[in-house]
Amino acid sequence: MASDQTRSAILAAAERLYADRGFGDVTLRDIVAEANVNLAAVNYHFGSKDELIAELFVTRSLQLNRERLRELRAAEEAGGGVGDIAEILRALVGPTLRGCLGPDTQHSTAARFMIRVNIESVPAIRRIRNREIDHLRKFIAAMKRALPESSAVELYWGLHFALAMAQQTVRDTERLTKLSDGQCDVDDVDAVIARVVKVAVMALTAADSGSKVAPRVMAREAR
Amino acid sequence: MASDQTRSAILAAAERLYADRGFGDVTLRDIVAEANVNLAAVNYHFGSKDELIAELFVTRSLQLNRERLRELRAAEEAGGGVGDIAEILRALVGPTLRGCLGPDTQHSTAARFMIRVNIESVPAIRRIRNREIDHLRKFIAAMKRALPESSAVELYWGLHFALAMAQQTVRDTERLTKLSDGQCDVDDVDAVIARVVKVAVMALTAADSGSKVAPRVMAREAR
DNA sequence: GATAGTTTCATACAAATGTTTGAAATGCAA
DNA sequence: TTGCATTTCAAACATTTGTATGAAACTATC
Repeated sequence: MASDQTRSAILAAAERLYADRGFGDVTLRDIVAEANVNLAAVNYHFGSKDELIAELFVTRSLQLNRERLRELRAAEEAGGGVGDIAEILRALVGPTLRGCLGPDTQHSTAARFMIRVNIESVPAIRRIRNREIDHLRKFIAAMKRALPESSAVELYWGLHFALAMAQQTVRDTERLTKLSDGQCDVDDVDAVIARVVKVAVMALTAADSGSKVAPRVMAREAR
Repeated sequence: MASDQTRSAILAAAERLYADRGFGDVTLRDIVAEANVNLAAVNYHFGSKDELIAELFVTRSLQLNRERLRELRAAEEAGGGVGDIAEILRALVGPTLRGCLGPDTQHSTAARFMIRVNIESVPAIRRIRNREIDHLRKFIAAMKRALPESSAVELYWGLHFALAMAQQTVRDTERLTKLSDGQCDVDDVDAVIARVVKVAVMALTAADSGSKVAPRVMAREAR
């Protein structure tokens, strides 16, 4: 049989199980049982468990980054080289939120897997995540073009906060829903995206209006 | 010897090791070696490994919540029952950021432990975290008093975003620092707090100015 | 100072886990 | 078919892990 068949059966089974039960308590034996292949197949095809996880994450990660850049390019082309800041931020957080939120999330294994990645945090993935920085620099550059007056520091913080709001919404959907007794509709993905983008834009545009942040230095002793 | 001595030696050693190396690869044998006690002591005093972790987390968590509520009360008393929204949010995110950021963080075991809790995510802790909701409701109530015009939904989102920015800053300090080549000074805790609070306040006050969020429904197909 | 309760200790247990091995099976080219 | 490389398989390996046990040491009370 084509060796690819076993390989992709493992990948699919692993992603499904990780998505459902998290990285913590899914063993290789669980995976091979789900995939109907031999236990040794994982090490034969991937080398180790960590490399299997890494391949899963890298695949989905590249998909996400590709989509982000596609939307970023579209935003900048629409503006003739300089994108609207809201559209740039939408390109940054949109794919994540669209992928991980919404009512159809239950049906997409890839989405549930990426949510797991955001909730849990296994070393094998943390290592790879650091490469994401180069990717983010492209957004910083685009933001710089959109807001040439803004200082670099403000742009960094703006991007940081935008990602923070998006990722936390993915990670803590449950808490927000419980806290608000379901009043915060996380399934209306477009509304959530608009919300995050709006706040991020405010953070960026309010900052460059010269009003330096004024730290309250009331010297509250911490303990 | 007083049994408390062994108990607290275990707690201290465990917190130190978890803070330094994460929950993933610290075993009971590591802990008892560090604490200079017998292996069986952990199960004798705590019942199980998970209960040890839980006790560590609960202790620090209660400390954090106490501090938050203390500052919340101070904020509301200063305003004669109704606190300034910025001060309320500062009471929410201040303790977290002050505890987990700053140059002295390297020296505080408790701080590094709480950072770990934010970065990794072990089931024993996730279970407990859900109780945090009742605590957050007190902040929602205070925010409601400060901004009586705002709808509940806006308040929930505002609190959610405030926590998002604070926690992500704790969690991803390294990424922000690397991305900005050190230009974003995360060690200036007061400035970071001011930044987070400022954005959160903007998110809250801009929302209740009638401008409903306008979702872009350009029906981009997701795949 | 004997007794009862608590704490410590060395050691064993039992189960789970990722990985390796060497042979069998399979696919493919000459 | 023959030969060679790839792939599959069952079984074993080697640790590592949290937990349990029962005896010994210790503490405090009468």
